[in-house]
Amino acid sequence: MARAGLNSERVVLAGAELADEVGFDQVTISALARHFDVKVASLYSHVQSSHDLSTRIALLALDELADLGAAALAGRSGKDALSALGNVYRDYARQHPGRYAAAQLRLDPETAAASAGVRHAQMTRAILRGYDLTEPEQTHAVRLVGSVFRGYVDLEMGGGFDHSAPDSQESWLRVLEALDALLRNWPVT
Amino acid sequence: MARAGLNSERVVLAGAELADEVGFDQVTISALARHFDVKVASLYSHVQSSHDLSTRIALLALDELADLGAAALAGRSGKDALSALGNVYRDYARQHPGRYAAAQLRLDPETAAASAGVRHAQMTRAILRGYDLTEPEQTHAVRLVGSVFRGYVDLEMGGGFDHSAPDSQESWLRVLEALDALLRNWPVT
DNA sequence: TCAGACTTCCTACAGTCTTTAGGATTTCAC
DNA sequence: GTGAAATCCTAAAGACTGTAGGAAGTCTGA
Repeated sequence: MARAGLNSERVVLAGAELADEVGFDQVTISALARHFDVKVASLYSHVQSSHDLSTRIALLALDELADLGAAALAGRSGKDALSALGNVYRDYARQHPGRYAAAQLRLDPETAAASAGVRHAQMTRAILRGYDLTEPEQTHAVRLVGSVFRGYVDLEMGGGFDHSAPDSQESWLRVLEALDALLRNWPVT
Repeated sequence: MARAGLNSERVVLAGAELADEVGFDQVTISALARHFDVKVASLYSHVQSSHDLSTRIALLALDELADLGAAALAGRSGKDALSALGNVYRDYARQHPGRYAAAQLRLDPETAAASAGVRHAQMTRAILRGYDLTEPEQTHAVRLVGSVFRGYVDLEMGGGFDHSAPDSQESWLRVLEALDALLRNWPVT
């Protein structure tokens, strides 16, 4: 019997691709086994469990997102940087909905600490260096910016902005402008 | 054999309670059958499918949230109203994490249109009547406010604000102040 | 080259959940 | 009370997870 030539990375990557096609919650070890034309039990040599598979896909997505973010931020500052990072998240969610969903998976603290999640926090903070904020206001602002990115993308992906007038792209640009203005005038009263 | 006295509402309510205890994704028809000490097949008289159960729990949560929001908004305006509605979402998520998760479930368009989701959009729009905004800026602002509420609560629930200095409550208050200032100075440049 | 040692993949099986079919029992309305 | 409807059941099939233990490739070193 010829071997399929599997390994952890290939399995996880296929899982990520499958997630983008059919949804993150539809990614099962069984489905991946079918994809590789291999028996289910075989995949347990490459992945510890279903939960382990989910976690690895999440880590892959966080990593990809952090790389894209870092690339987008290079050489930019101020509103330019703000928009660039926001667009990275939004575009990634549209192009890779399954991976984006995976990236929201709640990780246990140790895993999270070792993940690219840390880089994400640093990137948002880096943006704020273009504005004039000091602690603890900077942290409040980091949280606000993170909330807007996360919330807007989730709502848009969930279809929340579908059935009404100004289209989502327009609102997105306006939201970025508003956020930029807010940061420039921080601290607010 | 004595009957358990089940009906749709009781089953869905028990599902919502179970969701708060063990997580929305752990709510299964099997688990509910165990809870009512009834065979699994019996529940299919009250619920069409697992998906139907999830949807009904989501609708329940959306409804409860809309009622709480409406009550909180009564007699308030401006920043008062903004904070009140934001706190409704945030407090609900903390007190009923499973129900809150259910409320994020993506509904098919017809179900969504008939749900309390519509009231939620109206409430956010009602808040903006306390500020001086006209279309299409008002819609952009509605989307921004929704994004912040949704994003902040999700990140906080996901543990995103745990391991660093200013505590989340402090940031939340600051975020509400910032949002209020932003709306007062809208349109921004 | 070839004998371990290791890795990869398999069969077999047990446990859980979903869903349907069809039958029995309880309850309600007339 | 009797017939209809609602409630609950047994039975069974199909899907997914996970474990145990075995066979067949693959690699390494003498």
